[in-house]
Amino acid sequence: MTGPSQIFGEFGLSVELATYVAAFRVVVSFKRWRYGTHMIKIHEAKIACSSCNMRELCMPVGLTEEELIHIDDLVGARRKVLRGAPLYQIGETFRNLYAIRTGFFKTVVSVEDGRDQVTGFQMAGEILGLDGIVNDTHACDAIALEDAEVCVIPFDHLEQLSTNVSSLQRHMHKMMSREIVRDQGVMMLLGSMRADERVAAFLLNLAQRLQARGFSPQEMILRMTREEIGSYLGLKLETVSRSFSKFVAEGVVEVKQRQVRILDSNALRLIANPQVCN
Amino acid sequence: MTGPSQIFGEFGLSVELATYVAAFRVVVSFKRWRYGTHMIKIHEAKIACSSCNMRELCMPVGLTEEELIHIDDLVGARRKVLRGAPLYQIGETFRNLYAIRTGFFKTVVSVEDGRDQVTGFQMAGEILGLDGIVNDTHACDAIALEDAEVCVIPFDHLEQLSTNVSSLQRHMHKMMSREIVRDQGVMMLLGSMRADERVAAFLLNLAQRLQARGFSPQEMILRMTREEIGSYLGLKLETVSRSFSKFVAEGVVEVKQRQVRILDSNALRLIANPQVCN
DNA sequence: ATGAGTCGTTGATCCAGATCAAAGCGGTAC
DNA sequence: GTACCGCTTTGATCTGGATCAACGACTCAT
Repeated sequence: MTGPSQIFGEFGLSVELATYVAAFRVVVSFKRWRYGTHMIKIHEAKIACSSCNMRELCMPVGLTEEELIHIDDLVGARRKVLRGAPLYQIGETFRNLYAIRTGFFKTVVSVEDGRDQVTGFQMAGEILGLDGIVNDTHACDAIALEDAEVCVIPFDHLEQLSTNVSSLQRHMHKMMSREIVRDQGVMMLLGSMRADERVAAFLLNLAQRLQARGFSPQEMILRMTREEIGSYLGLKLETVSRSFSKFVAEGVVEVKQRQVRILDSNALRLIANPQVCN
Repeated sequence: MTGPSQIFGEFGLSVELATYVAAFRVVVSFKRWRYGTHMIKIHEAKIACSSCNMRELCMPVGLTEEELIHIDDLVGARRKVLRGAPLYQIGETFRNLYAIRTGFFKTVVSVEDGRDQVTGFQMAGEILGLDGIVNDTHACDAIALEDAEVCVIPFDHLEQLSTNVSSLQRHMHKMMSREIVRDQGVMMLLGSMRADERVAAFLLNLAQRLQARGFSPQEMILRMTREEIGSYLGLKLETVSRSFSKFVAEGVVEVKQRQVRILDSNALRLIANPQVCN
């Protein structure tokens, strides 16, 4: 049996700042411009994974100096993705993983008959693309919900490096396992919770992840439409809207379009995880 | 957009016989008995991963002689699990992965308030325990639905070995990615399919996996109760039963308790994946 | 064999959430 | 400014699946 906190931890990414240290390479573009075609690669000069301000989130801790240099080499380039544009799409050949530097994504599984299912929302510090490894082909679309920037991590390079840097290998396994556990949480959500419970759990999860990134867990701006939330939660957009309205009426949250302020997170927790005897 | 076949492939494990070769070590217990405490380890003598009749299912292909010997060493022991007993439980410390040799399992996420969610059914050749890697603690229960036997794979040993055997590393990544893609398929199922569609997809998935193991994809014996199917599919047991009855009335399947025979798999496919204009 | 318990089916009723419909709100283009 | 368009809210109604209930079928222990 798990406690309430565990449930949210499971279905969220439950980023543990204390445990993982992210590393995103910050490509200093003006350098390219200055040196032109004769650009010199200077490890010390470029802002790299090792000094990325996001590095609390996706790379293993305790790397040696040498290992860090390797990792800096690993991340090939940054890529900007405009709002609404795909980072990758179903069927596309899998080559890279992507670490989100800024912005917000959704992953969507679509089927022929037009039904879509949002399978997750990803924010800064999270990894996209793990779905592509099995079949060398992406199994879902990853769409930017706001202008975003990702670090491109060539997967074969990553695999190769991880044979030498064992903490990196370990980290990869943990990342993938975390995703599996998260998905189990979503299955729980979709399989056995009522509408209000789902919406409450969704908000709490979002708040938790924002908090892990140093933002206020009360105040948030939703990056997705009611319809996308609904798809993720297995509900219709009207139902999501009604749940929000109900929470507002109960004084649990304030909602103003996409701005949400959580007034009583305990009440929210109680809604998401009703006790045995209710 | 994906086709119908892809959907089932995704939410099933879609074992590819051609691609993966399983290796389970068969511990010959009488050997232990014969040699007593002075048991001699003889690589050639014991029936090992390299000669396991299940090896089509879980290990990488193209291993060298030397690598195979390493892998034979990897699998520590076999373990029997009686029907109804847990292989591992939520909260238990994670140490091993398990390769199913024989038998049938379910994985269950339980919450305080008594609600359970079956997150998957696993059969011979599939791997259990990946959920434990993130937090060194299992995130679900794995319960045998019939007397079963698993090969115990110590995870740290596996991680260590996979740094040397790159095809093993690659295989691990694929396994985990496959699980992630499978979960996405289940989310699709739970989030946007109707009851009949879910049940049809469930049967087709089971049939496909049986076929991949050399069994008839028509004839099958369900190892789980209607309630467990319902939990997995986000339905009540009565609804599952009614769907079965409906399929029987339509002549699509024959059902006699837990014995199911698929009479018209195309009809089933059509139910699971209705076209745009209906 | 007999009885108890578990599991599965079927019918009747109910309700949470879907669907249909209409109006409000906010941003953006011109 | 104002007209448009996408998003959201809210109300009214409908319905698929849940719930409640009873019975039937099989399994297992004695």
